[in-house]
Amino acid sequence: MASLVINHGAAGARIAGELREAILTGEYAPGARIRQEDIADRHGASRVPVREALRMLEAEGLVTLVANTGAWVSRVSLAECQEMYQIRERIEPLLLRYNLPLLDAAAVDELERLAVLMESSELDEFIALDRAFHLSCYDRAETTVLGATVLQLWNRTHSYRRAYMRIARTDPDRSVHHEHHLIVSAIRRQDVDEAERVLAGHIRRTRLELTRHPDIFE
Amino acid sequence: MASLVINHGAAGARIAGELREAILTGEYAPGARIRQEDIADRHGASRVPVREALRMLEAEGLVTLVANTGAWVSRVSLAECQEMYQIRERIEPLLLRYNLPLLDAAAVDELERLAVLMESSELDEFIALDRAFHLSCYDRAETTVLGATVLQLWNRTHSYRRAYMRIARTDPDRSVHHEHHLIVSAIRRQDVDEAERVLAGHIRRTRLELTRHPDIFE
DNA sequence: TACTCGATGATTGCATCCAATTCAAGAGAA
DNA sequence: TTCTCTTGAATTGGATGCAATCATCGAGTA
Repeated sequence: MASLVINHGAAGARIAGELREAILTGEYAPGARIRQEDIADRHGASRVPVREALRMLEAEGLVTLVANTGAWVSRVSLAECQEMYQIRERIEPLLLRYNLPLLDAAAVDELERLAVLMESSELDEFIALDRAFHLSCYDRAETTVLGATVLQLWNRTHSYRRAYMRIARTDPDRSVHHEHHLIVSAIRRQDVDEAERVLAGHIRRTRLELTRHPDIFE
Repeated sequence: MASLVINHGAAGARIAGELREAILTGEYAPGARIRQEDIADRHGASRVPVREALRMLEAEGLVTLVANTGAWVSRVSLAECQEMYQIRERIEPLLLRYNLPLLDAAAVDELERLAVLMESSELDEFIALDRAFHLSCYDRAETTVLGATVLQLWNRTHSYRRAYMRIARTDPDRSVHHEHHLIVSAIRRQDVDEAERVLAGHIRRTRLELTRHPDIFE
């Protein structure tokens, strides 16, 4: 007997995926209330898989659940954001180290293309390209924990990166692009230590920039 | 009207907590099947909150879920374990940096007591003391992401730490204790850089030790 | 023997229903 | 007015039941 649902046993994961996307695109902003029945209707499912999805997103830090009360898109404080950037500063170089030997000439060319595109793009397009640039550095090695952890950190701070750009674009920061090209260069030369150093500095500088706009965090 | 349940709206979290404990104590070993109805009966609940608990533990990496099939206590491969130790090597020093200023003389005395006790303990007691020692270094600062991440890494590798000790205790390793005392000393002097360095080396050495017993991982 | 292919029981996935809780608005008293 | 209490709608939490799926085992065939 053929089932009505294509993929039985994955409703929760599917809903979580689409909700995650909605949060990252900004359709749901930090602090926004998430009602179980809304999501359920929108996905033609009951509230049960929605609750599973919410639990998953809670574990990823994207959603905050309060018992008997409801679910909200997680807010991030300045202190928490700094924490996450400091963690990234220490583990992304390690992740890059895992990937470096697997990034061939074609991959590096693509990275350079993204870096160049970024120089003449703005706001949402820049955000997307920057994310693509960095995550492309990490998509070769089959790490389990490390890759997932880094991706979560990117996701949890994504909304605030956009909020930051909206404010800080008045003084366009050239050194970001310079650092991107330094990273590309180090990867092309397969210089692991230099790549780690530049990447750590890149994240560190971004973190310090954030401190200058504490107003973004509510 | 008084309810029959003390805490409505927390069944999933409560079950997750007890299941997590059961996994850490070894009652459920890596690879063991977890049946929803078993857990439900054992906690006098239905399968709904059990499934929530399983989703939470899955997100923590303690449980592996397969759609339409079941749940198992997560296995960890040697490569994954190495990854986790490398991450710890990079972020635990940072977490220690957060906590160092908050560790007063009394706290350091307690740490030293644990370090001494460990020298004349074995197996399960050593595991417990070692965990208490390190986690006590981290329980002062109110970090959100960093503390949770480190705790998860400890939990995910806990079973294997026990398995390792059961095998490797034939050649008791004195340098572990030496390093513990170096850490205590650095904390007492509030020497952040030295504390970071010693801790990173301590974790790194443990990771390299693990490589010598790949048979632990299935 | 070894292999394929159905049936059957066990287990999970999800929808529905009811209970528990929260929140907000309004009545009543100080 | 302001505070407290009550009431009820809105929402979440959890139990039950049925559908979907998987694993096991045995019959049949090469």
